[in-house]
Amino acid sequence: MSYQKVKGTLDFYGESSRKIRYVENKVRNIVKNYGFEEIITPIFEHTEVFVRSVGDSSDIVNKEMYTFTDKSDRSITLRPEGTAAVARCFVENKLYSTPEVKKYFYCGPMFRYERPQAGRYRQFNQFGIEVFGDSSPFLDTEVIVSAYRVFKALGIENIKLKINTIGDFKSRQDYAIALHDYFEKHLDSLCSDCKNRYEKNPMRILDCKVDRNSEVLLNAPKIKDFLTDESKEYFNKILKSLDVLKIPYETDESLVRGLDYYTDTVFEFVISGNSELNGLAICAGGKYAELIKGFGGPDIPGVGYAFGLERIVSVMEKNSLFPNLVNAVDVVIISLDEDSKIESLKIANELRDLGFNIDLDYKNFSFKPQFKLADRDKCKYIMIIGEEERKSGIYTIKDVLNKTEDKLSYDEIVKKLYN
RNA sequence: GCGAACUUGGCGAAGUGGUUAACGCUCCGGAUUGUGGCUCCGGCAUUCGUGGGUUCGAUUCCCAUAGUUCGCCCCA
Repeated sequence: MSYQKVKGTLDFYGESSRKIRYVENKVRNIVKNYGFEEIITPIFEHTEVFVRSVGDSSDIVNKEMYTFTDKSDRSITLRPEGTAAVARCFVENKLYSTPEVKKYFYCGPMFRYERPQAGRYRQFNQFGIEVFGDSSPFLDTEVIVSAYRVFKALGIENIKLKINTIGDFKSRQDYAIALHDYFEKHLDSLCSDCKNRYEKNPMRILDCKVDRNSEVLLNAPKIKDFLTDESKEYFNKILKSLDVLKIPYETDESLVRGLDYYTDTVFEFVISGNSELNGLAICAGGKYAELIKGFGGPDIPGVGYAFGLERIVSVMEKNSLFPNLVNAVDVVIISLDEDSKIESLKIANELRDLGFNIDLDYKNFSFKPQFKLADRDKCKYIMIIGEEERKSGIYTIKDVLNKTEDKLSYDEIVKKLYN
C-alpha cells in the first residue's frame, strides 16, 4: 500500500520550502514597514461567512468550496480566500471600537476545488493585507504601492499593474440595470456561462475570456458612463497619486474581479513579458465598502489584496531571482572511535551555543563516510577528533576552501570560527 | 465542468509484440583500514502507474482507473 498526496496539493521540502519561506519573510518585512499587524483566523469557517461575502454568483462559492458537515451538523467550509474571515473577525471582536485605521496581514493556506494547472492548486498559500477604517483614495494607493514595493524587494520586474473602478453602490446599481437591458437583446450570442452570469450578475460577463473580443462585449455599456461623480473623483485621485509616485499602471475596463464584495477600486498585478506564465495574476485585490456592514458591523470600508505565494515562487524561479538558500554548515566534526564520538557531541553543542551550525555523523568510525557527509553539507571546516586529539586537547581542523590543516586547541578553534 | 499529452530504478531518460530493459547522475562497496572531493574497478529495475482484456507470449496493442502536466472556464 502506498499513499500519495491529494490531487492539486504540494509537498514543500528542501529547496522548495526554503523558497516559499524566503518569499513569505520578505513580504512580512515589507508589510511591517507599513505598520501592519498579523491576524490569524481559523482555516475553516461557517459556510455562510463565504457565501454572504464572496457571493453566491461567484464560481468560488458555486463550485469551488471544500464544504462539509461536521459531527454537529454545522456546514463548515475550508477558507477559499482570506478577506471574508478577517472581516468576520474584525466585526465579531469589535476591532472597530477605536478610531484609527486598522492594518492587518495574514498568511496561510487557502482551499479551492479547481482543476490544477500552471500556478493553480487546490491548497495554495496566500499572503494578504486588509485595511479597515477610512474611505480615502490615498489609502487605496498606499495599499497598491505596498504590493509594488514587495515586487521590487523580491526583484520581480516583469509585472503589470491593471486597475479599474467598478463604481460605488449607486454606480453599480445603475450599471447593472443597463447591462441587463443590453445583454437581453444579445443573449443568443453569449457563451453558455455568460447566459448564467446574465441571470445572477451581468457584470461578470465582462470578465469572460471566450467572448472577450466579440462585438457584443466591445459594444456593451461601460461602467465609466455610469459612475457617480464621487466614484469618478475617487478613481482619478488614485490614478493621479500613482502617477506622482511613478507607479506604472494600465487601466482595464474589463477588470471586474470574481468576488462580489468589491466596490470602486479593483486591481491585479499580472505577469507580463514572454514567459509561459504571461497573464497570470500574482496579486489581486480592491476596495470593499459594504463588507463590514454586511457582517453586521458599522459602515466602515476596507481595502486589501492577496498574493499567491506559489505563483510568486514560480515567477522568481523563471527569472532566477532566488539567492543561494542553502543552510550552510560551519563545521562537520569527524570522530574516529566511540569515546571521540561522545566528545564530538559535547563539542558540537558547545559550538552550537555560540551560534555555529554544526553537523556530525553518528555511527561511522572510518573517514570516508564522514568526509562524504562533510562534502554534502558543503561545510566550511572539518574538525577531526581521534584518540590523539582527545588526549592532547589539540584538534585537527581543516579549512575546506583553502585546503589547509591546523592543529589547534578548542579556544583557538572558536577564535578561528569567529573570523 | 470540458479538452489534450504524459506515467519506465532515488533522479533524469532511451527502447522493443518474444531469451539478461540502454545510457547519464546519485547512491553503495573496493583500490586507499588517521584524511574525503579527482580517477579506476565492481554493484544497484524478477520489472516498465494500477486493474482488466487481446495474444502462445504485453513494458510495448485495446479498455478502464488513478495520478502528473498543460489549455479552456475561473482564479492567487
